[in-house]
Amino acid sequence: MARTEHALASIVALCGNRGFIYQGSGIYGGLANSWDYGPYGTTLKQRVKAAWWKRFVETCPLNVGLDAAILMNPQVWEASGHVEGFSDPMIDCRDCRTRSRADQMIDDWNQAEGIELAVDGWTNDQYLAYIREHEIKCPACGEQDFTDVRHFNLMFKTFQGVTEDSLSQLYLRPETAQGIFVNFRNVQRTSRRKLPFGIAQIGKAFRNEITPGNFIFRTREFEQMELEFFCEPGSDLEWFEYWRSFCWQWLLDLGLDGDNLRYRDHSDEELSFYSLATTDIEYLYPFGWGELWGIADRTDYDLKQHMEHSKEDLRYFDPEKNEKYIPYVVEPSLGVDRLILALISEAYDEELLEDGETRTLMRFPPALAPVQIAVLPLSNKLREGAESVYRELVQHYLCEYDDRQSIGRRYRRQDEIGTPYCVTYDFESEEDLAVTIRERDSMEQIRLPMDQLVDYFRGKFDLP
RNA sequence: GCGGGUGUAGUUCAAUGGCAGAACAUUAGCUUCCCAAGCUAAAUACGGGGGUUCGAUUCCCCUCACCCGCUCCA
Repeated sequence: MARTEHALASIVALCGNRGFIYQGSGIYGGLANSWDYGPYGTTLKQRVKAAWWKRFVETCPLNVGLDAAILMNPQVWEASGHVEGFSDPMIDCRDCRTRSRADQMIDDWNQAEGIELAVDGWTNDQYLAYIREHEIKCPACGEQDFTDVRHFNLMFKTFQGVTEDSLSQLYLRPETAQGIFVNFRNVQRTSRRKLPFGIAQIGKAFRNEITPGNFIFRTREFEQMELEFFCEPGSDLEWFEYWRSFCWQWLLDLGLDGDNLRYRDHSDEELSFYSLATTDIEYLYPFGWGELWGIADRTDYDLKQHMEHSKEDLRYFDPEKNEKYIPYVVEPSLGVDRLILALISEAYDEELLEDGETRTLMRFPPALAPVQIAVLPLSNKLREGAESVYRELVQHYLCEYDDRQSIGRRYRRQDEIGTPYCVTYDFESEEDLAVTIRERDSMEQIRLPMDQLVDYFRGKFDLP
């Protein structure tokens, strides 16, 4: 398909019109960049999450699951560095009112001047002092009249208890990972795991992004599927490679086209200070390449931080080596909503019809389709027989019964929501007790006795 | 958050300081109906709040949302 902004607009419209994803709080005029999943979208999302869980937990002997609380002791975020560091230093030009990131502005200026200097982690005053000292100009208007550098903390604040005092102030978690780290010892002890092993979790996270957008690509509330894989120091790069290809393979199995995927290794300058290596798996969205999956070697940074702040010993005792050490962590972290957008973009198709009109359709892989089989009576006089077919199939598969309007229109409607199979009950069915199965992609039709239907579809919708 | 633009049925578009209209979509009915057929009906909108006015969807202000820039990493 053509990967254009136009395609994104069509996808947003289709999602809204067909019950996949609505704008959040719509009847109140919406809420910026919030989106609600409708019936089909919810099912799609559940299938995707179930597929991930199956691949990364249920069928993966290396990993176990966890579901940690969104609200955590605020000290967690001090230890993790989020309270201090999870923010961008912003500076406003008083003259043209353009807001820029101070670190980026300095980076750009340094690059232009041929100066090599890492500016990560500076204080606000350091940024401002540097900008003044070197007389860096506003990239938009060229003036030098700036406000102070300010941090916009990207964590949502909330309160526990009835009084809104600072003692009871909490944060909504900006990532699910910390729930895993603080439970590392619990999980290791109770699951009696030896290194290496991983802890997987699916859950919501919240970031007060300055610039959300591109539909569900960047939202302030989002869902993550994260794995923290704990291993012996020194084996981390090996495992990093392992998960790198493991994740890639799963995306292919989900039905994403390898041509729309690429690895992007982070350069040394780009790497977080605690990370030894980071690779993104990027997807070619309608608006361009964007990060889908971040795979990072986080070393022992997180556990070490929590050890220091909590004064608890989080080291792992290696019974074979008879020594204690802090495990290294490899983190493949994926945004559910970004994956949904990738899958919808991949499935979205426009077809030119003979009469010159175009129609849109979704080609979801059968395993992910929110409706797997649609049962369609050729005429609404055939309701009774068709409904009994539906009632049997719906016990086994995701089914929909539709007798509204003409048969052609119903096929189109199912194509539009990505239904792979339509079962048509016609007048002959009353006599020969058989139905027609129409397959979306091949457009082939086969005639099958009704009592063989359930078996026919068995195995066709298994999660990858 | 800042600058620019835009807000009318579900969608795409009209018109108007004095009863808001169409197409497609939706719902109901007729039709032995296999890839958006036809006919007959019906329901549905001026994003929200305030102001000016006898009267505001139209003019003004605020607000909310969307689009385009300033983008970052799930």
